[in-house]
Amino acid sequence: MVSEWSIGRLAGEAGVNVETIRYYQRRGLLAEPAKPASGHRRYSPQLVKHLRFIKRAQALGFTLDEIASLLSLDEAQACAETRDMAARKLELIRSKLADLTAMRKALSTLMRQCDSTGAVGVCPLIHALGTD
Amino acid sequence: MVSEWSIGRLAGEAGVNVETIRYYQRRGLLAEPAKPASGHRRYSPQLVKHLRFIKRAQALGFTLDEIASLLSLDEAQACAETRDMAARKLELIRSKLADLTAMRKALSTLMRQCDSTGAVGVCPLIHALGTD
DNA sequence: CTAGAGTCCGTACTGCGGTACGGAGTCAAG
DNA sequence: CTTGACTCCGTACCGCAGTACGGACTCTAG
Repeated sequence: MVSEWSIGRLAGEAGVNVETIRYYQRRGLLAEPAKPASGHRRYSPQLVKHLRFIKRAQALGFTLDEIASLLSLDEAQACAETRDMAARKLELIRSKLADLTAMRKALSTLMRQCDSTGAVGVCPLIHALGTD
Repeated sequence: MVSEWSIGRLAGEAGVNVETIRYYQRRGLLAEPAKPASGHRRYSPQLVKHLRFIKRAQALGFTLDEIASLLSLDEAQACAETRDMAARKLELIRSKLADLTAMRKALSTLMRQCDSTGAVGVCPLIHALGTD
């Protein structure tokens, strides 16, 4: 009922593992509250937002290192640089999309070859991978 | 000048690292030629094709374990099962494409918000990640 | 014949993002 | 006041696909 949570509570509310929180602290993504002489640390409910921020940024394709930068850019109020990071990430996503699209095309072409030949013995799909 | 190559030559011709070949042998993706009593193994130039097969399959998104299956399906002449594997992989690729597309959309929306506000202080991009 | 390049082999390390483990200490409900 | 759950902390391990390392050996060109 206190306004400060245990690490387990925070983890539960944020939907992450306790170990993940400790890991983020080690990585410098999350401040570690001072430890009360002898006892357990208490966490502000605010930190749930912080954790969700991390999770959303991850969902957008940022690595934890990048998210750490993002967070420090936020503190430094450096919007332009943040935008640059986002732009670079967007380019990366676009290029991954291109790669995957090529993969999809190649694979579905191979499968169509597979379907069109009533192949006995030699699989056209395997064959196509083996020659070229 | 012999028709059998050293591991280094094979690696060079196939464009992979010597260590990669040894790694594939350990993984069972590549047969290891018998070792001549005391001396260095010799490799058939044919194996270049084998390595290229592996590399092409990787480029299509197959893991090394899956490629091992692919290879054994080839030997077993099991075209239908190969086609099934390809179909499953294709589905996976499609779903990754959907994820990436969503990421691209979300990120470019955020960037547009960033551009439209002459933001001073609070970065709309960071802000959008932090709330919601 | 000899120097230097290449091979052999086992093991350890890389990056990424965590998860698991184990022993000791601490907190809270009954 | 006890007991069981939780926390603390360091370290080890996961998957994936390799790469790196190091000592001993062997091959080959000059």
